[in-house]
Amino acid sequence: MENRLWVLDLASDTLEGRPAVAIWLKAEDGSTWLLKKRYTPSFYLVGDLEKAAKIVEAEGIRAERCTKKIRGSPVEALKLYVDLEDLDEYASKLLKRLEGVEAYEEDLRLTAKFLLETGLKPCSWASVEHSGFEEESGIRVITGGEIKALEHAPPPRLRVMAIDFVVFAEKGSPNPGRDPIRLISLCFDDGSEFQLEGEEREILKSLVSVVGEKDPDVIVGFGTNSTYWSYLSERAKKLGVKPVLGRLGAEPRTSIHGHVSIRGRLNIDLEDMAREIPELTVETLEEFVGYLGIEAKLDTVEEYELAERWRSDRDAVKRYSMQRAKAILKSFEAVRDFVFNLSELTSMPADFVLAASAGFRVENYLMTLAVKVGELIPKRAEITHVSYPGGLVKAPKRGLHESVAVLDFRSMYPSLMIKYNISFDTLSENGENVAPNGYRFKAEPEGFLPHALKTLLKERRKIQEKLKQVPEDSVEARVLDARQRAVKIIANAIYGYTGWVGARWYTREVAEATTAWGREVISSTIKKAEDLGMTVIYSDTDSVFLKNYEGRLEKLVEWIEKDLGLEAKLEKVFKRIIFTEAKKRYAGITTDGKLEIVGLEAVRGDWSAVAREAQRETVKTLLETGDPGKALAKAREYVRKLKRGEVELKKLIIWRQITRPLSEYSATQPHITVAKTLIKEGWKIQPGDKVGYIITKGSGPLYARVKPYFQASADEVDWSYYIEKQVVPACGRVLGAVGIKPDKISETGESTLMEFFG
DNA sequence: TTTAGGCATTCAGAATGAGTCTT
DNA sequence: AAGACTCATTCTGAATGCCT
Repeated sequence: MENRLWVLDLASDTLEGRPAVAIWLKAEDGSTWLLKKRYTPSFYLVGDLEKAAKIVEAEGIRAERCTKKIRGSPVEALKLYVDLEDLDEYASKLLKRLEGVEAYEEDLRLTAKFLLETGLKPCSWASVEHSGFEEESGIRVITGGEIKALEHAPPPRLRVMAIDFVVFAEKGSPNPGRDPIRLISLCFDDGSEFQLEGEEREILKSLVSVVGEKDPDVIVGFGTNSTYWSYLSERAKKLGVKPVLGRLGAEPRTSIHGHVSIRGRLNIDLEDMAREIPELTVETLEEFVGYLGIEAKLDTVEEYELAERWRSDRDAVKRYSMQRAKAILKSFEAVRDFVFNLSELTSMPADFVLAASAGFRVENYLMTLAVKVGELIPKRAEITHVSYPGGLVKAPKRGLHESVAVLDFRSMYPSLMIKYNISFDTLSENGENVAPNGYRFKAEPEGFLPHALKTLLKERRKIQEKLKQVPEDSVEARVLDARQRAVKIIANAIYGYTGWVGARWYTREVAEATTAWGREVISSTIKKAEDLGMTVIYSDTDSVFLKNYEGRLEKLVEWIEKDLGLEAKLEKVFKRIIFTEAKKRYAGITTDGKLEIVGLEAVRGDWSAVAREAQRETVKTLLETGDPGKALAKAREYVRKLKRGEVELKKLIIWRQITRPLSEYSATQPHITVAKTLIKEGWKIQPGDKVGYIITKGSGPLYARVKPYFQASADEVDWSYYIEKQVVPACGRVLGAVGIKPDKISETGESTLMEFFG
């Protein structure tokens, strides 16, 4: 029999005490399949192989001689098939008995090795050949059989469940040893909803039965990996309930590094995704939903007020929790194609790929390619990183400019890597391509990284071609667009990957040569632009900001194409743009009237909302009217409001991230003292958390007069701090560029509350 | 289980220096 | 007259979050 099935997830397993893989699959008709298949992993030995061959022969290990590559150079290798799940231990014992021999790929996990070797991809279609299945709890279990990858196609219909938990403590963070789960909201893609409340044991039992009955393929939540699954497990243990949420009676299991596995289902935590979106300053569900542009009503109940609201207005909490579940479901629908495509591209299971960082995604993709071209996969080396020069940034010309064109190189680093064949396997003392910093790369044969980049580029073009052929807004179009975004993300991260010490293929020379060529390209472009009669008012890494560009820009673009062999694109034109003396900070309005603020306080999450808003309004007025006086008036408005104390407390909160365990800080800082206060009050604060505080009146350093934002009241706010250290500097930066001194801003003809009341 | 380097900015705390008082 | 002390200013390093 043969079935066309979609690979949902996979795990390592055993059959008759020997290693096997368990592959969970979905059919178009919605049926769930499990393929259990024996799998013998393998690894390679390189070096003096004679003795090694004898030893393994004596041990009855299957071995084959083969030719592989290490950094592009051919090597003789011995491939050993060993029927153990953990090859690491076997390999290290073997190596102790040998000299001049190195092992490769013994450190890869069983499922990863299986995927790499068979070319099978998660979240893709496969054909499964088998002699029949046994039905077990509604799952069609095949033991043995063959599985082969098929052409790419949209996924089958999957059953999706969104989940939201309500847990809280009277004071501080909830503690699973003490505080029960109060409520669970569930929401399915078939429209059904469940809200489980009451006695905690019943809540958990209902959860298990609903999950069992509805049998979702995907469980999606927000904060589930980091918090809720382990919380649930601990509560369940305490109450003597088995949290059977996985298929075939499995409980959630913490797999490596913070990710939780739920057997037979995809456990997706959107918080993992939110964390890597740089546009989000606070990674809440609210922000995430807003970023995705999803219409979802959320009547937010904040964590610190949960306990109180649960008593006084329980319906509000219940409503919010269900709104969250619905928003989570909607968000997943919006990102699922992207997630599945990223999973397929990198060969990492979907729930895993979201939890993985950019470096590991790139690496996994490169590993799939390495197997194809016979390049052995090296291990991570423990080395100290030496940093190297990066992109070139030209100091801007200060002040207000009219009509400025921005020219961007398209994928500069990837293009340079392709153009000069920059790669770890082409790096050579006698290479023909000589980087400005002296590193040399062979022009031929094509290097591994350029090959990877070209493959991705080709793939992207293919997708874009296909995109033109399918109707806009169709399922195919959506899936294809998600796929081309996934491809782009991987391609753009390859340069950075080569300069990452944690990388298996870390090669500083590659990263260094790439940026060196990049600097050469941008400086010659600046020079050419000037020769053509344009004024370069600013430039950063791969972009130039040009004045007097009419009739000259085309010539520059042509020169870039012909002489540099690269592509550049007119990105946008600013009607007006303002630069302070600082690099990486400016604001402008484009020809289509869009206000763009870059790097300035207005777009920084560590400034109070009042300062951000004041600066945004000030710069907007300045750019729209071109009149510094009007802009100054705008800034003064905000100062006046603060002097009167007429600004909402919410707008005074300053958020900062905790980046490490508190004990590792050497400097005393406001957000650290606030974090310490909160911990004393029972809150759990971990690296990655953001702490919000407000500056209150008093004497001494700032850190001695900050309060957690939800504990500060209007009468204790240090309004003058917000004037002098927030609004005036932020607006002053902008106004300073047009010659207005910052002290003009606070001259509003009004005295402060402080002056009135002492 | 942190893709890279470049950059501005704030705050704490040390270093520096001027001015004043004490012995 | 030398040293002790205070207060303000300047400098440096830690820390964060942005840009490409």
